[in-house]
Amino acid sequence: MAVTIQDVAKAAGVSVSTVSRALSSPEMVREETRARVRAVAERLGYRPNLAARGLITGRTANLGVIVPDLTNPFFPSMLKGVQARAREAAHAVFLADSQEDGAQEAGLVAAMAKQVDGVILCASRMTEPQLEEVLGLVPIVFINRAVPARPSVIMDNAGGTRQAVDHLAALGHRHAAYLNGPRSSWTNRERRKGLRRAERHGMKVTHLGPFAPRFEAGQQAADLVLAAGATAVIAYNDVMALGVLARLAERGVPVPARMSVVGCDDISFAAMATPALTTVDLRGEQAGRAAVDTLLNVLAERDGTRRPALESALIVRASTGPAPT
Amino acid sequence: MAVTIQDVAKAAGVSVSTVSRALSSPEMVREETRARVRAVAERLGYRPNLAARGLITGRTANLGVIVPDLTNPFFPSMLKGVQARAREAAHAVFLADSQEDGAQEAGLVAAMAKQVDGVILCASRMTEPQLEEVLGLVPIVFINRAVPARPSVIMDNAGGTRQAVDHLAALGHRHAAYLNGPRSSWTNRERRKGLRRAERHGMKVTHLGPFAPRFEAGQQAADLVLAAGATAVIAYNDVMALGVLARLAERGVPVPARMSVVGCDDISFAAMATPALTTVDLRGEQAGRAAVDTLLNVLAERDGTRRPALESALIVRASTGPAPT
DNA sequence: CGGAGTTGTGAAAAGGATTCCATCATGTGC
DNA sequence: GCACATGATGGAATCCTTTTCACAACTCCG
Repeated sequence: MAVTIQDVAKAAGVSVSTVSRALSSPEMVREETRARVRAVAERLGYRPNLAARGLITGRTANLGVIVPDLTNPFFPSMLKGVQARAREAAHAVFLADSQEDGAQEAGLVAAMAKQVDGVILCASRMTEPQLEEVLGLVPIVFINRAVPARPSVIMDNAGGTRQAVDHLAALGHRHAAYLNGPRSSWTNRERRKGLRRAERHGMKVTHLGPFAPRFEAGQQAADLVLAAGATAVIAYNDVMALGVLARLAERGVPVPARMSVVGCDDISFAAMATPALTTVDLRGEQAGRAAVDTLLNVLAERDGTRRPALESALIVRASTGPAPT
Repeated sequence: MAVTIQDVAKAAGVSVSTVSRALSSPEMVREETRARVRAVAERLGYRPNLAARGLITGRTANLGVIVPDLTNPFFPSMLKGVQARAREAAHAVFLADSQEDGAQEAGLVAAMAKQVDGVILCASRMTEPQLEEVLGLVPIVFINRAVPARPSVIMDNAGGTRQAVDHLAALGHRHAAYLNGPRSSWTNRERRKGLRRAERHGMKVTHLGPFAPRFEAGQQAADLVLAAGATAVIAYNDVMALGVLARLAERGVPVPARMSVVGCDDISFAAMATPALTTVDLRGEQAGRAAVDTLLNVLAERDGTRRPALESALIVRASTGPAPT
């Protein structure tokens, strides 16, 4: 049915070895033969069977990506980066959504292991023992989770919240609330580190939560923030921040006149909210690209498997303003 | 390095054929042998090499999905459905983002062809000739594009806009604007069909566009809608509708008091907007699941490859209200 | 008790590509 | 003109699994 290397060999009047070489190591075969073989291959529409190639080379030219939740736009944007970079490197992408479940993540890594050269594991919810289990199966690059002695791409989460704190302090805020994300989240712990900066400004920080990283949690939190008497709020992520914004609008609290709101991730909808949301841009798409590069470096046993955290940047929009007097 | 079927056979003191049977056709091997083999396989952590299996069975247990743009939340939600259903059926998912480019789509199908049993092609931008090119390569199920005599999962786009028109008419609107999506879009043509319903209500419909299906286009369109004197607007999709909402807020036009806004897709952010967006729910996730079912039916040469359009439903929220008097 | 039918297992082929090794023809240097 | 290096090509082994075919042992029946 499908055209194989044998068909091409027969049609071109050469051996299969020559066809293989003509296509993948052109310098080993005479100019004229190469041209003939390639022409025949083209005419027949020959495409090498990657599974067969993978069997012998041990390389599949596939890469796996596991994300916790496709519904949060941060991950699709990261995925887009992975996708684009993978294609440039002639690799295909396997995708799995772990539904924020560490056990599933582990299972997915195992399931992918044989079909991919490596896996990009995003914001892993895995526990240490689960992690141990999969580490030997296949090369893994972590995104947004630092695992000792393992390649990873991390964003400067702490730096991001630090910038947010500086920004709010400069606007005169003396009391901010932080809406914690899930307790198991590595990024949440990192983001909290950045909040220590508040001491330097003599700013009070009230911790609320932990919350699920969802819109509804943001709505719920908004009332708590008001009750706490804070004039600004930093949310674990943009989706929650949008929930805060929505609830404040519902209660008639003007933003930013009475309350400033900061999110995290810079998902596209942050810019589309009314008022547009001030947020920390973690460079998700860039992180996706970097993860692919790192993985390819790991596979080629090149250097470049440990790189500094990606810089994050505060994007100031309309949802933050001077503290109310 | 990795443990193969040979290792298991040796360790269990049987032939490789027996191991293969013990694992995949258990009824063919004696109870006792089966148990021993399985125990050994388990102990050694044996996992069959899917590439090798695929080589001989011709089945890879992989499925490809091609979406036009991961940045639009409609597609991730569909993808999530595909993902979930595929996992239930023990299939893995290859993903590619075509960046709304027909030529890329065709290339991606070809690239995937050998590694997957079938491809789910979403809202294809391919031209007819491009389509011809890939149709023979691999079984394809289309989502949201009807191709004659080809399996597809389609949503009732026309029915959705029809419901939107009925809804607006019931609210007393006499003049609505429709914001067209890309000219090449099959779904845009379908959605327009639903607008004919307006005649029955004696409602005037002003066509604007075509626009790119983006937030910015919605902002741009909002001013045109106001200038046209319409009291309601139906946008090609939610992302555009959110743009309209944002621009109207900016210009101080109250929604829905002076203008009603309807979107399409029911992306999660539609519910999170202020005011919450009335929109047509196309059941993206369900469509994703249905596409997997259809594809599996095609592969098994079962029936069920042609199914009626998924019902769409208008979700009424706060962005639509009685026409201004 | 012998032949037919079952049942459980092993040997070997097949699937499509890569790559090592061998072969052959040519070209170079002495 | 011969030995040897070089370059182009073919043959065969290999990757790992499934599956066909063959075989042996056993049961059952006439």
